[in-house]
Amino acid sequence: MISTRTSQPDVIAALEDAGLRITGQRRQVVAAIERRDGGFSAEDIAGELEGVGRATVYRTLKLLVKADVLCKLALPDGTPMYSPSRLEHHHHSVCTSCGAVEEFRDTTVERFLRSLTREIEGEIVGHRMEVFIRCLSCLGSSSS
Amino acid sequence: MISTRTSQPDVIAALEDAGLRITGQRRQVVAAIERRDGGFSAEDIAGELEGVGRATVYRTLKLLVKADVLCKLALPDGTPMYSPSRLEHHHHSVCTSCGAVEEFRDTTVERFLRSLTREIEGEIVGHRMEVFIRCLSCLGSSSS
DNA sequence: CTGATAGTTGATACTTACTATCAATAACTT
DNA sequence: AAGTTATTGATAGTAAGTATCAACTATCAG
Repeated sequence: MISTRTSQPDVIAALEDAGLRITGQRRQVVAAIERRDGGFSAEDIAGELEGVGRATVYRTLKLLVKADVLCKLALPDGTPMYSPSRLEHHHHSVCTSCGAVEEFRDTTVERFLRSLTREIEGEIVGHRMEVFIRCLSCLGSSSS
Repeated sequence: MISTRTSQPDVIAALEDAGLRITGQRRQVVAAIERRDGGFSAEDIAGELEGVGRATVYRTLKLLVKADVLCKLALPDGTPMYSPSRLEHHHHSVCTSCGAVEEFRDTTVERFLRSLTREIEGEIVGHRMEVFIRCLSCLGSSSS
């Protein structure tokens, strides 16, 4: 069974544990991302939360990414997208038509990275992997 | 033996084949990226080529990426980096300290993608993968 | 509960990495 | 050589943030 995470109180607790203050604005941003499922932009959140300043939204998203409860990914052209993170260690598939994001766990990439450890000179400190797809509903409703 | 590509005349020929005009500016941009080896930014090139307009540099880099002779990658924070592409199908390791870029071919990722085809609903249309490292010289000269 | 203290906020201005516009220019075509 | 059409570059604009800093407020110590 796959472990899921990221219920709102947990996120708040994680921020507390990191020695950060629990402000109304941070609660609002956390609540806003909990409500979302696919990908979204920082401006989406900033627009939705009229009462929270843009700078605070960006700062909070950055905190949440660092706290590992939010993923920052990118479309093929580099446009950034955020997506709530619910699986422990995972990667993403992003539909290039509608922006739907799915998480998937994988072990193949982990195996791959272990084998790279032998090939690459230097120390591996991280990686990024995104798979771009056309999701079923976009395939279905497409003209081509 | 691994096939290498991207000698200057080839790139120019590729642009011609695509029905594009060979202008002095495009030659200059191609020459500039040929001279480089690690990662660089569009502004690096624009700064180096005083005689070529910024817009043209950006446009040409985009063409070269589409022509598959240049890769656009990103640092962990999303900052874009360009790197000349010399291997047929490859991924990159990027040193997060000095920005050095290495290309490596891989088959594991390809295998991984094939297995994903069975797991993922929808059609895989692309992927992005970057491995972030600390290269040997940065490890050597580091305080930590 | 009451300050004190130090982390947070938000308005604003700035930065980076581009993209759109459009008149002027230069490559290919014949 | 002339015409056609892609390309260029100056400029202005956009997207996604980040820096600044005075005002604010969570949290702690008493």
